[in-house]
Amino acid sequence: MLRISRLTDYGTVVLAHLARDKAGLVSAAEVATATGIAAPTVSKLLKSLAKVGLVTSTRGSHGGYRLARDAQEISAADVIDALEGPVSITECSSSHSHCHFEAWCNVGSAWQRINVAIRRTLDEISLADLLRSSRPVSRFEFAGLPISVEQTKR
Amino acid sequence: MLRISRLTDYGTVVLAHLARDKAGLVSAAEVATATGIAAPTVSKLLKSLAKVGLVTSTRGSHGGYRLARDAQEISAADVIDALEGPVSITECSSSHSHCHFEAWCNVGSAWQRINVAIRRTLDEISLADLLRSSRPVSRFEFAGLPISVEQTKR
DNA sequence: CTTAAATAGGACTAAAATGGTCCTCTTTTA
DNA sequence: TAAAAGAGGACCATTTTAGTCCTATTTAAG
Repeated sequence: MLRISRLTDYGTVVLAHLARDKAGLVSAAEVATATGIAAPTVSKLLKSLAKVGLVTSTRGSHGGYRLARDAQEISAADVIDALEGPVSITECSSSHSHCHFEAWCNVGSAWQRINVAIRRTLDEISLADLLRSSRPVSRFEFAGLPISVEQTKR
Repeated sequence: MLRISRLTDYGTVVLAHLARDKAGLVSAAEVATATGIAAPTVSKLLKSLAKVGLVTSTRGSHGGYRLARDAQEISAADVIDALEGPVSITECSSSHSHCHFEAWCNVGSAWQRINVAIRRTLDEISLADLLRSSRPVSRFEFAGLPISVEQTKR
């Protein structure tokens, strides 16, 4: 587990589509037909993405959406933040919760280190990177763990 | 979001307790009172942890649990794997699902790279690390993102 | 040899998150 | 002024999650 939600995944697909169609405005309906994701869902996603400023919207007929900034400037963390709220691996490390258990809190700081590390990873991958790897890739499993091509060295 | 489940968190607490009480067998009930987590829940967790071999159990009166290996040899990934199944950031990258959407799969490989990176992070942090950082740590937030001490250099 | 203290293994339920649809309103262009 | 878009929510169904409980089985102690 430890997975992002399906909507976030779809969100990436939607953004990827906008990034490809670099030219101009694309309507939610167009994105829906292009990606195969249900229209109301695409609409909902784009509204969320617009609200946090990842895409800009134009209303009225011939309106639509476009990326607010360059694909290089949008990170995986941005997308997740937009669609699922701030990345934080445990409840306690997010805003308005408080611990009931001492022991719990004892391990808290370590989870938070993990949290920061993951955050860093997600910050470093841009939408452009996601696009770049858009060709079919051999994908297999080893001991139940999905393995793909090796990680980009940075 | 992108968080581990509460049970996994509790699981860490339980394991941490076992790691501290290095000596011998600890019963589920003892762990429950020590950690403040409800007894049936602790019991359930320990059973799961035993099943995957992170702890060993001894049945009968004066029975209990103990860590199956040294705290250094148990990683955060092990714990998550045990309690939530294999770490994989998207559905598609896990075993028995298949894509319906071409576009979805196009970004798939990049998510998988992220997946591998996160996996690596989780592999590198051991239960011993979690224990080591068991003193209260200043914890604050910046722009809604929880920040803690800086990441251990490795 | 019987009883008490443990774990093993599930079944079950309540609550919460998630995914998805739909409706009404506003904006803009032809 | 009508049609084509987005804005903003309300709403529901399904799934996941958390948590409890019940019935074995095992072992040690009296």
